[in-house]
Amino acid sequence: MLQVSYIRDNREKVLERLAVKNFKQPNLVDEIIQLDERRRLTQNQMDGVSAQANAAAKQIGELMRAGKKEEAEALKATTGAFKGEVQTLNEQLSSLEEELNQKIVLLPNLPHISVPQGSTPEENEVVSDNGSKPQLPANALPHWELAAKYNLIDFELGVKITGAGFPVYKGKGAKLQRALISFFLDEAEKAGYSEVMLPLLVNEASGFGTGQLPDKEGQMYYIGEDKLYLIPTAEVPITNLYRDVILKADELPVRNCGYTPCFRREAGSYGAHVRGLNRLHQFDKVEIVQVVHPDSSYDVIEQMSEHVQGLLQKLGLPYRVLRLCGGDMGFTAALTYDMETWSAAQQRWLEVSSVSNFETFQSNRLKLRFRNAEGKTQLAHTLNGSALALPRIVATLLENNQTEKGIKIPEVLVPYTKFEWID
RNA sequence: GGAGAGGUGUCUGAGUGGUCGAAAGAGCACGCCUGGAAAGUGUGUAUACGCCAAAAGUGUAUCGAGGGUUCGAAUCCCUCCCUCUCCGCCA
Repeated sequence: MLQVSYIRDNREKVLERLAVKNFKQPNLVDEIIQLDERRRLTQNQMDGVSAQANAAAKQIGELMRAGKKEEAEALKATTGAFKGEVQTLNEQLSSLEEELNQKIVLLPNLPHISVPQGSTPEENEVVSDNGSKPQLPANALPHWELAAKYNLIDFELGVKITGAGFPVYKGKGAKLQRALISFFLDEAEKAGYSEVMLPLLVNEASGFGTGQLPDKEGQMYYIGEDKLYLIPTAEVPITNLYRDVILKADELPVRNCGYTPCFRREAGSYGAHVRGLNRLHQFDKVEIVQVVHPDSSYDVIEQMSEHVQGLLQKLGLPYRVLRLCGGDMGFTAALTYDMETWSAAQQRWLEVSSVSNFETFQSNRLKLRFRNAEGKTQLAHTLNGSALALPRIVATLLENNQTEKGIKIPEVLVPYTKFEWID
């Protein structure tokens, strides 16, 4: 959520930046500015009347104590008008605030200056392209066939007990999941992130805090009876740990990592691109989150990007880094890097991580502040990234490492899997 | 799920209709004291939104949340949320 005061003071810049995101309703900005003006005017009036009413009430109290009953009664008679006036103004103020709030949550975050203009994934900027694409033999199999061949993942069983998009991992397939989770958590810990284990269901306030609500409720599973949402990512519970918090300056940066399953309804996509592990309703992910001083967030996003790249390098997976263009970026982000691994058997790139700087967009909703050098409260910057999401890592790992004698496990994982081959 | 008790500032905790944004203590910050520290001592110590060019200042709101009664609510009433104790259930 953008700050009203910022919009008020930077109308032109806001419009210019929104255009990079291809925002469709630029007139919303002026509506917000006007609503804000009316809001301030109304509050000013109401405060004035309240001040008079308070002064009168105080005086009545003093008269009562002094025993001057008649004078008190006489004053009482004059205060009736205030009450009605305050009530009217208060109703106006509430409805203005509500209207303002409804509109301001429709504005996406402003993209950083480095974000390229564009509206489709093809217009994302390739920042780096590391690792050579492996040449697989002509009879190389896609991961869903490898998963079946080596009895690692049973998609049909998942359909039976739950539905499509809920795979069952078996044997070495299950162990590989566990190994990757432990490996990612250990690496995050080494990089200074402290681990948290979190609820998988969150309330509405948390969904609002990180920006999933009110916009994207259709993408989350919802338990209506208890008004709880299944988390689409650990970003939601981790970042919301700091909702309504004022941090001391020396508590920054906050670094947390956490493993959780993630649940996404992802309605309405079918075909080869969602085959196998490519797109699931439930998947596992290790997430890294930072809360930082606004001056450092763009350095920190580079660090986080490097951390994620380090994981891919250690796993020996070819990958590239994209800087998302305005149109392909999420609603809440100011800058996003996507990391994609090359799936040799499918001959396409698979997104395995997304690292974003949200600047104050989330912290404004979360009321996540810190006390700055002047001792004043200031919104912190939040960032997060997947480090990493498992399914597509597993997909590329299986595909790229297939050999005639089986699938070779990357060396860094062997201490975790305790086997070197899937065969 | 049933019965009872309770939710006050960073914390403990007073406060049952007016002088209460809120006693007192602790903590924290700064100063004095000290060779240095402790002790002692003094001062300060919530957030948001307005007004003001801004600082200073000042107005309003906030004592779990939302409504109500009243000239006036932390205090009385209603609804909801949460915590604790006991019972029930249970990995």
